[in-house]
Amino acid sequence: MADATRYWLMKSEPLVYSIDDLAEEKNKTTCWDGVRNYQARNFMRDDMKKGDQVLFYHSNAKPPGVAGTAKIVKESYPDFTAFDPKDKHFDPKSKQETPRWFMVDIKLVKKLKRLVSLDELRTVKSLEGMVLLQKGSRLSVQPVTKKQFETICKLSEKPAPGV
DNA sequence: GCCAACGTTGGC
DNA sequence: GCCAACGTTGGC
Repeated sequence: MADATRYWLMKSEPLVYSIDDLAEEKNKTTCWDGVRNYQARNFMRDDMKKGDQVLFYHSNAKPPGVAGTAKIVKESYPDFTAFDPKDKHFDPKSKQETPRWFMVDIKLVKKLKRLVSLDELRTVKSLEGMVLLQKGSRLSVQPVTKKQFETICKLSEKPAPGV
């Protein structure tokens, strides 16, 4: 059977939820709640399959960059935080019967040996097609290619550039 | 904290 | 269905 594994990049603000937070979870697994963007939702709801691999990206950080890898361990189901009026991500338009927002569960695979910063990614010719690097791109869940995924993993094994 | 680039909302 | 106003993202 063909390898149907897909590759993704998911952003999180480390001050809110970092790779270390994920590492400390029971089973190193968490539900990816709070996504309130349709394009990102569609990727999670329609395209993410168990076993897919994920680059865990720290946004709004100093510096921003890829911090680790994870994998999908549970396919999409309704984001229950949208139903809770007390939750930060509450959305009155999302009903139990007709949920508007979905999430998946991800499990930590590994924290990279070092953070591969956004600046560094920009210097890599073969990565220039990455959604992340496109001007104005701010999707919090986005597809990456297998090649891009592997390139970034390999980069993290080498010493940081320019040190 | 600023602000550019996007996305969403709602009046018309 | 247009588009102005508003909200959010996220690098800097």
